[in-house]
Amino acid sequence: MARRQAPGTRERILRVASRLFQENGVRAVGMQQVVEEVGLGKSLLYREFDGKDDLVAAWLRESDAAWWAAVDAALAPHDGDPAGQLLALVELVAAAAASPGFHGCVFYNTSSEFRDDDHPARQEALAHLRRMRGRLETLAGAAGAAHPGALADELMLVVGGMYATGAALGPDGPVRAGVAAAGSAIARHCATGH
Amino acid sequence: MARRQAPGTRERILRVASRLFQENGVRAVGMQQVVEEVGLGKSLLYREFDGKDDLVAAWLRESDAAWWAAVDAALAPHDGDPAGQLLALVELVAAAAASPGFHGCVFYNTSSEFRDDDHPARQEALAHLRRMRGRLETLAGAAGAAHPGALADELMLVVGGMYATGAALGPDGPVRAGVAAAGSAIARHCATGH
DNA sequence: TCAGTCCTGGACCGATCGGTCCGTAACCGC
DNA sequence: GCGGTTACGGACCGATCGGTCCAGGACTGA
Repeated sequence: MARRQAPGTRERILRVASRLFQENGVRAVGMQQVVEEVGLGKSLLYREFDGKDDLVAAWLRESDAAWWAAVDAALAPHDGDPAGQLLALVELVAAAAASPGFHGCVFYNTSSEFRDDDHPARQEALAHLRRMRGRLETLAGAAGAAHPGALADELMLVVGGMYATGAALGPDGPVRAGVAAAGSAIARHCATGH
Repeated sequence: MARRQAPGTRERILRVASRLFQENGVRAVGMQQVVEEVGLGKSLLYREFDGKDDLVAAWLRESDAAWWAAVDAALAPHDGDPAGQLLALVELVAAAAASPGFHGCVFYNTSSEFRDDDHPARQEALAHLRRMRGRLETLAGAAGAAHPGALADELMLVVGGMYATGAALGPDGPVRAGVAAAGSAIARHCATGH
């Protein structure tokens, strides 16, 4: 009948777009640039995705899934030790924020690039950040924090701070203080007695 | 000889540009939109500024100056009490991050929009953030912190976290926990004895 | 009042944006 | 091998980007 559709096209596009968006920001990357670096024509891209907004949203969904997979891997060794898992999660963020070529958390960055609440990219980004806080609160509760929500908020502060300063001030900046600050917060909220 | 140049043109442009950049982000605002909202022609804008990059840099310089003026005003009541000034500075950030229509710290936002280290806007933004950390370290030293740099880093984390989460999660999110976390950090680092 | 000067608004420029569409050729069933 | 079908690359679209430039007129000095 006809030639067969090449497999893995969507994944290839997503991989290239992910790298470009991460390194340069979404608004700074044009669709033309994406297809050129993928080595495909535009029609392929627009068959796989409805438009740039859809591509960006798909990228964020994939990044979200990859993040939680990394979290699961980092938390597994501390199974049964929620306080240790809390610290391991912060350490995972610290490692990301201190890695070479880090340009900020893609979810915070993208939510700041698209301010319209109706924009799908913003919705995906904010949903991820809410999930992040939710996970922290769950772990905080399991760790026996007196006020799980308060501990989760404090850890979100540390995490957000590491992302922001890691991108702006480099890996030798405040990022180094993050894990210690988180440990102090966890200890303070989970102190047994009274 | 000729008609005189209308006074205050530069200031009017900067005020409009400041509002647009703050609300929408820099890349989302076109020069056409700026001149339309100012009600002037493009030639005026390009006589006052060398181009968009220059306009953005000038906006950041003005925002930087305005910020330090606000800091001075907030710290004045606590003259002679560096620890209190540290807390007042954090409270100033918390108030900004919780204010309605807050869309993130313009310096963090702009540094994430322009990743090229040679870009004047990025340079202005990063310079502001370094000044911010420097001010915190100076105050931390005056407050008798055992390790002023460490306290400054921890407070930068709280500040960056409040900016990030204030924009993404709203004023009722982790921002509320920021001042308490900062107070705890200050007390821990400035504990007298041992 | 008139001539001269230069401020001013907006038409205009090439480049690039996100997105559409068509000619070509690769591949299939027969 | 051949005809039909469909995947594909890239030419092309209008809109908008940052930036330039010019015709017109408002103001000044005499």
